[in-house]
Amino acid sequence: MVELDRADIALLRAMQKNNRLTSEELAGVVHLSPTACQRRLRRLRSEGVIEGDVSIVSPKAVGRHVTMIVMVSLERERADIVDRFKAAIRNTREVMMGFYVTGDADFMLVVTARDMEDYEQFTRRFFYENHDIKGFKTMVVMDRLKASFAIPIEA
Amino acid sequence: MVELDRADIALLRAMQKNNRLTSEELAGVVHLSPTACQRRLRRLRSEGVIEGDVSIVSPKAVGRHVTMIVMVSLERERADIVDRFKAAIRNTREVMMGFYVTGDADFMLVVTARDMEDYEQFTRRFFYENHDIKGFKTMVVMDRLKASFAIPIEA
DNA sequence: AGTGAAATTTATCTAAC
DNA sequence: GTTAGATAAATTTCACT
Repeated sequence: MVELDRADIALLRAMQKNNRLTSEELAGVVHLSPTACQRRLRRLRSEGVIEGDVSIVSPKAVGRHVTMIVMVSLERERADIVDRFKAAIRNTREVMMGFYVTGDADFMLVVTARDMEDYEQFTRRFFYENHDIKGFKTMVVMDRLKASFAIPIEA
Repeated sequence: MVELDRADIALLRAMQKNNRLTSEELAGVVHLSPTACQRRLRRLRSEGVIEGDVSIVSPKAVGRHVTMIVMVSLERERADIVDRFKAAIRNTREVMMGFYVTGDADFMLVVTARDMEDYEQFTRRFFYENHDIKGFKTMVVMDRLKASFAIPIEA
């Protein structure tokens, strides 16, 4: 774990909300010079504290009108089966997020689809044709309250 | 829904991966001039197709070593109770994501914590002291496979 | 070490077409 | 939609604490 001082934390907090701020704007927030802000950001990126910088696209605006939470159980929790399913997740664009978990299910997926029919087709392709899968349970997302990757950062 | 042509889609795809590309780099990707790329991005932002631009911070790098998926059931699914819980989600930094869902549970949360003890304390504060909550089920995340907001964007 | 100021390089914005 | 010039920002250099 990397050492982070107050300025780093202030920078990360700001950049998690909006990474298009100029270094001058950032300087105002963290009370350092623009140059210092840029240097710190470069360091944070090279050290992997900042993993990436992305635009957040509205699913609805690009025609993905439904989002599902899917809990998936595998037939057996054998390493090769788990790895195969992980690969399937990575290669499937409809799966926006995938978590390998302990507990009632083996995987939690967030899946987007154009509509319900589209989701139906997806389940046929992705679940029913996969013999490693014991079962899955779908929950329809009615409201996305937080879908940011904002992580609480403390001093 | 906004009309998007091939260039818009190419722009969105690129910006979902990396929004720090210069307009010249983008121009190379979408085969337009840098100015055209900037104009399109400005439009996509003003129309809300691009909801925001953020840095992705590594949870581990900032000391959040554990991630949990929590399925929450409310005592009653009454509008005011649901709204109150939505507000609680929004105001709670540990909750990285929150979805209001249909099905077995009422909410699905992604929660980060420094460690298990920290998560314990969180559950006490957030769940046990809240009388609107019937129950919750925690799944420990062993592997984050996809935790991006990359949405499949099609022509 | 890490900081800040000024000069340089680079990118973005504002036209004009 | 493009190209070119003006504006603004990021980067580098360097002196300082």
